[in-house]
Amino acid sequence: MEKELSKAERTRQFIVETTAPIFNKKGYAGTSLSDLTEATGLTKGSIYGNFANKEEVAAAAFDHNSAILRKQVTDRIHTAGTFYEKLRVYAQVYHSFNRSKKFPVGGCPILNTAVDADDTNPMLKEKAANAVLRWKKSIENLIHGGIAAGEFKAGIDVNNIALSIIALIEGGIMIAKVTDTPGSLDTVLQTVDEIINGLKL
Amino acid sequence: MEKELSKAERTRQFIVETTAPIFNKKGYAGTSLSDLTEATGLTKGSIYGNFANKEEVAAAAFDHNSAILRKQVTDRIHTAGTFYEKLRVYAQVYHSFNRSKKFPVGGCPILNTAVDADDTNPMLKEKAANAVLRWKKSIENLIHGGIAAGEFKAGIDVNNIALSIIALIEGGIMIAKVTDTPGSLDTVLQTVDEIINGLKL
DNA sequence: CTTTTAAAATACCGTATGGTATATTTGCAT
DNA sequence: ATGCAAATATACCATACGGTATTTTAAAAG
Repeated sequence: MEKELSKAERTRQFIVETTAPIFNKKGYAGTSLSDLTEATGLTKGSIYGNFANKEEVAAAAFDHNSAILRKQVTDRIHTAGTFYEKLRVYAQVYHSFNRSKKFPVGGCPILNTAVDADDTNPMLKEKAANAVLRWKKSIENLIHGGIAAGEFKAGIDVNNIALSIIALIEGGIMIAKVTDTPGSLDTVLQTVDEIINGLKL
Repeated sequence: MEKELSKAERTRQFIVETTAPIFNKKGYAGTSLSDLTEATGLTKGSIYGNFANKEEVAAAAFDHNSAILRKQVTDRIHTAGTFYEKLRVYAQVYHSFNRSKKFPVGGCPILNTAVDADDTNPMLKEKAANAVLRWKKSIENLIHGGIAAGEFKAGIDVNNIALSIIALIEGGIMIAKVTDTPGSLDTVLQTVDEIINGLKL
């Protein structure tokens, strides 16, 4: 019952996996077609046989990078027992972002794509926006779940907490990367943990 | 005693002011020389008579954008009476960032340049890193001042507070811009205010 | 094993890129 | 007013860009 991948599907997958770190590091405008052919060892003909244009490759690369992240998160959330532990997963996943091979190369694709595309590429911008909004919804759902389960207190400003957690993580990544101090991210993640602790009854 | 600007100095200034919003919006790789000539109405010869290359224009543009921001902040900090009020200035300046003409067009230049350059352009990366570190130092100094003045309690994790405030603001800007919800930034800035309130004796 | 179909490589296209050498114009001091 | 230097424009350069039409190669079906 395992899905057999056609040649084209495998090549497409290979292109996406190989070029996703490049788009994540260099951005859309900064990544050239020769970057893609060099990294894959393929020719332009092959790439344009599988994608309509550069934008489509970038879109698939973003989806790939955020899928890596999403899998990490959902896996850990499912094994976590309490809503408190589930909420802490985001901070945990981003904690080891520079060490783990399970974190996209080049940093957080949401941050990178949001900043890269917000004034230049509507379709990439929308993808990044949707990723942020999904993330926010997911945090809000966990908080509501925790309230319903009697773990968290009532009267929480769910919107404010969700936005603040995301902002802390993404801002922390920016600081850590640009100043080459991975510890700065961990410091900011402490504040995330404190916020989550403050939700407890 | 007013400084007389030479023709070259005025042209240089004009180029920087005119192109700073473009670099801030499109990034270094995404901004072409024809973007610069179109916006200024000048020719390549004129631009290259005043700058060695594109990188130098981008560097001057970043300095210009962050100077706009820094002036807003320092002006308000000097008129604020208490360290509590001084600390709140950052949130205030960024609060009206989409409305005010005193805020760089295209969003926060520190965030934009940090994300744009951190994997591609060492000199722009360093400029963004220095801006972050200056900002952090400034917050830390205000907190220490507040402790010495008896406004704030002792035993504050100054490093953690400074990094968290910066992360919240920059992360909040990213969220607000990519999702087209300016209110999201204001929501995050509430958390910044709460953190500052928590410093009080 | 052969035929058909799909995928990849080659060769090509017009245009834009960052940058330079040279010519022309402008501002400024004498 | 004029001569000179500084500033700007013009013309040009090699290369890289994103993208396409066509040929060759490889895979899949009969």
